[in-house]
Amino acid sequence: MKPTIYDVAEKAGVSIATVSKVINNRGKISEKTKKKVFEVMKQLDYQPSVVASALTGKRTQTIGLLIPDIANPYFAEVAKSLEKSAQKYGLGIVMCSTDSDSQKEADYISLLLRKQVDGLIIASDIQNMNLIEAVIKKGIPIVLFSVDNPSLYVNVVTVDDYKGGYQATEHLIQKEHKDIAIIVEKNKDSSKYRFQGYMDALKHHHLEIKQDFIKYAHSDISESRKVVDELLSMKNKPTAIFACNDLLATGVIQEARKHNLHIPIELSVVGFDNTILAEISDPGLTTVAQPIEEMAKYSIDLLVDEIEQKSTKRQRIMLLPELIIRESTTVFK
Amino acid sequence: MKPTIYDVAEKAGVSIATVSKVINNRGKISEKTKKKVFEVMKQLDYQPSVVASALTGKRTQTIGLLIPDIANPYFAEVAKSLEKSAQKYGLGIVMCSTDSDSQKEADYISLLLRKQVDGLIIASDIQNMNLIEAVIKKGIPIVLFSVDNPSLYVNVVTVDDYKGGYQATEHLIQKEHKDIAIIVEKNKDSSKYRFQGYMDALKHHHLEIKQDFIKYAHSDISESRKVVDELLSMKNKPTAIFACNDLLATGVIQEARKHNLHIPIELSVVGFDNTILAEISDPGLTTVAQPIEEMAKYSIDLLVDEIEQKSTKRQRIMLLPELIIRESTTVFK
DNA sequence: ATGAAAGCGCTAACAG
DNA sequence: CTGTTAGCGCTTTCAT
Repeated sequence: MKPTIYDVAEKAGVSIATVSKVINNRGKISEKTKKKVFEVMKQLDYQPSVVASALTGKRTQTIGLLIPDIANPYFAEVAKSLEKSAQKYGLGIVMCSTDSDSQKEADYISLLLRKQVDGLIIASDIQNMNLIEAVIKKGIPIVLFSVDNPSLYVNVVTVDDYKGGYQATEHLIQKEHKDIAIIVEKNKDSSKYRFQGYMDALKHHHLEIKQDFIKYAHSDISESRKVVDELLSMKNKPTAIFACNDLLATGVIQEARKHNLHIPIELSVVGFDNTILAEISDPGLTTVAQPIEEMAKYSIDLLVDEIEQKSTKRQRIMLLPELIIRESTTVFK
Repeated sequence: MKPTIYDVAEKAGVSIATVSKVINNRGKISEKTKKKVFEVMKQLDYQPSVVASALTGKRTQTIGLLIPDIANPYFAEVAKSLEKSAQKYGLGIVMCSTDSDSQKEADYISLLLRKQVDGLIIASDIQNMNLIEAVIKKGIPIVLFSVDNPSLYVNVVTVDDYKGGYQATEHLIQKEHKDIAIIVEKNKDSSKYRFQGYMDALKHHHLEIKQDFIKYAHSDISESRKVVDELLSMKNKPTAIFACNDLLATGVIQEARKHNLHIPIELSVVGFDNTILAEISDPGLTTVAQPIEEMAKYSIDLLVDEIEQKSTKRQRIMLLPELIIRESTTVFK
């Protein structure tokens, strides 16, 4: 049998209360007994039970992570960074891919609640706001990662999507492009801000906004290729395309190749997120990078602070994106 | 406060034992009180505490997943499929990226043990065998996913890597290639079997095995490109390359482009794993697919059976890989 | 500085 | 069919 605190107490010749105290480093315990207890713990290979400890009101040392799809490279990267930060606190992460499905979202939230996770990181667009509000009401700390919802009083960590969209577009403008199209990801809040940045960049530089150049697609290669095909089939086709994420941008590159358009000479393209797709894409994809590691660190720190009730105030942290210039963009002549 | 079983019992006018029984559907309870109890549970929005239930010897409804790196598309896909199967059983998955680092592996295993996870799925090459043996000794069910270790008495689910390597190579041979190089992933057990399959395919078809055509690289684009550069710089260069995973294959495609070699006309390439990289690669990458979903299903089923002690025997399930033919391979003339 | 004892929320005999 | 009760392993007063 797994040794319990009783075994340790008995073998060390002290009470379980004492053992508990040395484990948690509480109260006054003489160096001598402390040493003795540690010794016995080692001998017995004793590991305190998180379960039992959680039952007495302590933490479960587990947090839940809600994401749409772990197989999406962006979210995989997010999960990885969050995990890295969480590990420093000895927190385990329960991964919950919702598929943006409200039933799965509900199921997972219910599971997490029954498990009494210490907190939640939500990185997927919320399907059912009532559910989240209920969680907040129960006092479970929450951090929204890269999603925002002004109506919720919670910690939020995002990248400045508006500025990212602006930067991407301005980069193309500086390369003397005037006919810049955009592919917006459907049903995605962050994409709206990126789009807004695109619009404003054009406006500020007094460039005409062409409705035909604004396309919408779900985050899917073939949908992307479809709208790119439309774009490239126009008599006055764009000389540059800003895709609101790297997957969409990959579709642009593929379709351009099919149309025998050289990238970046005949068509420049910018993506968003700086995922592995941007790296391995050929030519390398110019894209807007989110400081994911840093965002993850802030998220975990905020969550832990709230869990440990070190802070009662909620924060909204917005970090700056960074344009990563690769080979998919150049001056238009 | 969160309602407890006492609140439900009181409000329903029964004992907590009765409530417990209806929750777990045990013993004989009259339909009438059953109904009454369910009613009250709904009213109170009562959710049984997994923590308390786990303390009384039941399950924690959590399993641990050890993988090297969730940001690697193959493992992300694995995690996704496992999660999908686990969800059907109401199991949460704690994600543990070990980075193939033995310290992290040890830390995570210790955390999982303290959390009393119901079982473990190991999808990363084991760093410290003693640790795993200790886990087994404690009676924690384990399934090895896509890794094998003959010395352990545990459930194993893998793909037939040998056959996959054989198929990939034979596919190229059938396309009349005679000079087929291979890039083997370093420090990876599964890669050895794939390599073995390559060797045997060449032998069986009476093709010469050229030592110069056998290259090793870590799973990394630039390492791959480096060895491909060597290959393509040879006077008698290969007409086809089998890369032991899709990332390495992506490196092949990029470097071939740099050498102005047309794929597949001048160089055919085959990958392994059928990740998103193979899909988005341009041209589409012919690759060997692992039946990940099915493997995941078997893994979870085996694990659950062992957890519930339905079966005391361990199994080794080896599924067949499937060659997915895309545009990166063609007949050599 | 240390220990006795009362829970935490639930399960599982065992009685009735 | 339903209830009583003794834990599960740990934390936390409150005494000593």
